[in-house]
Amino acid sequence: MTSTRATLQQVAERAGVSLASTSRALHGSGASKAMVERVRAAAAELGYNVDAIGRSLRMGKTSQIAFAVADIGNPVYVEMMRGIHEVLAPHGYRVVVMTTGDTAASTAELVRSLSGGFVDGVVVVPLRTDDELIDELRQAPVPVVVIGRAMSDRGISSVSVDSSAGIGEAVRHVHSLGRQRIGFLNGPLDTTPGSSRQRGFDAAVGARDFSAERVAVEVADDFTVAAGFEAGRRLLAGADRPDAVVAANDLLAIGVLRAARELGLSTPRDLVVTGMDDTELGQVYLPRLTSVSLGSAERGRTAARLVLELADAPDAPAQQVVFEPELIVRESTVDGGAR
Amino acid sequence: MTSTRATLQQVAERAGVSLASTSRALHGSGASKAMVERVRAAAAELGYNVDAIGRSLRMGKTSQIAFAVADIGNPVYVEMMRGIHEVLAPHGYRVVVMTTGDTAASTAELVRSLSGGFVDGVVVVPLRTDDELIDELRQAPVPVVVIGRAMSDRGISSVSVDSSAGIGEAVRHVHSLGRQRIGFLNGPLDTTPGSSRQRGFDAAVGARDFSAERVAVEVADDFTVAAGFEAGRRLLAGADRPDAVVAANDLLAIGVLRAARELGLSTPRDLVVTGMDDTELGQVYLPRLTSVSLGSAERGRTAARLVLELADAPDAPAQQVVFEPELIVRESTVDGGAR
DNA sequence: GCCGGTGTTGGAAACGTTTCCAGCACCCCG
DNA sequence: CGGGGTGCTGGAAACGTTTCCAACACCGGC
Repeated sequence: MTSTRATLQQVAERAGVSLASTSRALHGSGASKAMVERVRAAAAELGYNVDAIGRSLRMGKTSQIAFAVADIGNPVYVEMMRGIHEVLAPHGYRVVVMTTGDTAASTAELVRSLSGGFVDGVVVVPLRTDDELIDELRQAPVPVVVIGRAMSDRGISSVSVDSSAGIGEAVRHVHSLGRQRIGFLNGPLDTTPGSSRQRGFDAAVGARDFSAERVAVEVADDFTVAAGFEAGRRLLAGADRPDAVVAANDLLAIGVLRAARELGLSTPRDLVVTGMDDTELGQVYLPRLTSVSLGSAERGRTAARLVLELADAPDAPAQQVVFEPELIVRESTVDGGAR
Repeated sequence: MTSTRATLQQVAERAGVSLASTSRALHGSGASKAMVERVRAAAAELGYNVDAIGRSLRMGKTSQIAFAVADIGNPVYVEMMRGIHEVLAPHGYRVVVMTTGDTAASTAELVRSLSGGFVDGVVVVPLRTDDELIDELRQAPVPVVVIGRAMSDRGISSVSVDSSAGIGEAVRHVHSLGRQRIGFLNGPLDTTPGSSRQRGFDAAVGARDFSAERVAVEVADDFTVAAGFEAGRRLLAGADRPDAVVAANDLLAIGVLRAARELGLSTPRDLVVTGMDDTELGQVYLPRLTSVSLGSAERGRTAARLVLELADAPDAPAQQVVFEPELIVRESTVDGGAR
């Protein structure tokens, strides 16, 4: 908190040269060796640092990218942010975290605020989507990359993963273990992940080579451990208790495991459970959680690369990247599963 | 990605009034009702949004605060960020995430980069500290609040918690359970948390009313589950195995629980374990982890408030806030402990 | 010896905003 | 009817930077 920062003008005066030459000597090209040396010396004496705002205004570029999610704190988003940060930092970009709120309207509102021009691009993870939001995304004044939902609208870049298929894999996995009473624990159906995972489950149990004694579906209020515990209790209550539960994400899966334990069920003997997202939490849980990896960090990295490309070449065409999910088997479905 | 954004000048022309009046009508005071209405209409037609950069340059204020940590992704930092975001967002501030790297030198380098002037203040969590860093913090061109270490230097604001005392509480807790062979699992000693927690342990076991058959200390390479598992194995090996382990954070504690399970030990019967930080991970773990809460979210909120104060009144005196730790007893030390 | 090219420099404009200041109209009071 | 105040408006400067453009010096080739 000392004095005020030195300006380029002051450096110029100290070096006894013009403002233009000073700028060129420090950051540009076309300055003589002598000039560069002289200006550098003056800058060093004054402890000069270029002002990011002044430069941004002149260059029309902020070197900032926004990452917009409903609620930072969800481990999946944190993973993504790490990936994004990892790619962006070496290019001199800073990451600004923004909170969208969990409705489509509040997300649209946030996207609108981007026209404040404080970022060069945005990676957004919409929890819920509607036409207004799509419109807003298409018309945003900066490059936008959407994570989490394949954009049918060709004008919007997206990085998604076929979570439907991932649920299918999980269902086939527990089925192949001989489980015949299969429960599906989903989160709110009006969210993007909720609806696609529901589709995946319905497709899997509707497949021709699939037969089960019983299929049950329960919907939790939220994608959290607490909600999973509550809904899990309902799912496991009653006479015809499932011997396998496929959960829509790791947090719900852990909620179910909690509920199962309270009922005195042993995992994986009495009940097998699968999660989705392959979070660190699941990896170290007891039992280690079988989970469908959606490659969160990798999606983050890819989204960051995309947004960089678009920021450099604003007229580049939008791209849709789709990843394949991967089932990772651990102790919650197979005794002594992979460590 | 459509056309270019409208500027204040364009709004002024459209409304047929001067630039000055336009600015006043939209954001300032001293404009007539008629003027406001007219300008608002023009702005709406053009979809005008004030440009953050232009405004920043003029006002000398960016409405951004940096949050600088070694590695975003650590659950404790995420908690803090939530707290910070929660306080800052309603005041119109954005949060910029920055990575310090884990050495004092790289942290100093980052603090230096703040003189780029792209933020109005910074909340920093230094993992390691040295004189150079302290100097840099004191001379930073924007308000700085340090989390995690009580700053003896009165010129630097800090929000800290007496983690030493927290370790003491944990030690007394397991001691009061009748445990006589006590192990301490710490992280790297040259870090700020590592050294203060070591001090706390040494003080607790050196206290007059303390007696134990055996005291053992093990140091893990890092504050992670994996490192805790490795070091935990060493700690639990050998003849005179501890019947209680106090760990320096939750991740290490979970590593120990893993190791214990592998040895066939039952918790809390054969071994009780305490963590520190009271992370969500520990709260839902099996067994639920007894942990010393350091109030991460609250520390984040307080730091955010401090930095706001300083940003408003740059000459306000630095403040040191110290929180008290709180032991939260759960299943990992007491059968059927609090849910 | 002149001309065109090359290399370097400084002046000035521009990015988009807010705010100081001067000017003007109007009203009220004496 | 004049004077002082009040309320509103527009011109212009300023924030810190980069870059266009013109000016100038110098060099080599004809």
